[in-house]
Amino acid sequence: MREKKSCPIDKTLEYIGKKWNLLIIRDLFLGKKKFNEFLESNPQLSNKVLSQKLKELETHSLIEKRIISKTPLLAEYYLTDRGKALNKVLFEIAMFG
Amino acid sequence: MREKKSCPIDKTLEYIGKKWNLLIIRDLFLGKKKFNEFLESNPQLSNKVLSQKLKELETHSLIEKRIISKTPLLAEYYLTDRGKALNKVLFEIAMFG
DNA sequence: ACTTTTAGTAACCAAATGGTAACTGGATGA
DNA sequence: TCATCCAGTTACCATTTGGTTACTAAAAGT
Repeated sequence: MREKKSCPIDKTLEYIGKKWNLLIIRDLFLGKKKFNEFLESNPQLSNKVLSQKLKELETHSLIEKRIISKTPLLAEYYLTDRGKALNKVLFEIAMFG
Repeated sequence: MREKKSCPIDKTLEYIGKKWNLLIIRDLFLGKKKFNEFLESNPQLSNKVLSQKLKELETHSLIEKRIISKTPLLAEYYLTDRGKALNKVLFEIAMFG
């Protein structure tokens, strides 16, 4: 009974099962794109943790970062197609709540 | 120590967004009931953390504990109706993975 | 010349989380 | 008598995570 890494639930939770990740993705679905927008909509989230989370989501190809201008540095984040595929998960989570 | 949230996603993630919680619920859907069964199907999960998680899930009325015998202590865990309502969430997570 | 702006990073420290091993209970079996 | 069973709990300690503040760049605004 040791399916170890073959369970798709295990795998998915490695991407989205951590604190803040789904909330950032929710914000992206709501049209938010900028670093400060994420900070503002999640008062308990610190800049340090946000930047870690954004990197993590980017690494997993759920979001994509676009540099708009270099100075002042302006970046925007967007969901990838893979990230957009999470809408059903988010929908069911919202339905449950 | 988060304040009460109006967003249903926030609220749901307080129940299921933490490590192991959804995996235990998945095990319950797969018919597992006993403490040691959960430990066996999640090799990285320690007895200490498992008992914390079971309490947490019970507190949130997602699972129910039934004492089968006192000595040797034998307990079984079952999903409540509320817990069973998570099947759609789990399904979408599995679909994504 | 100085401040403001945005998206971070670095250093330092505090808090939360997690692992391990020993221990609990009383009925049962050797 | 004594170990064994299961489902935990407890103490101790290590690891992980998180918060705060200060700092960066380079251009635009005053």
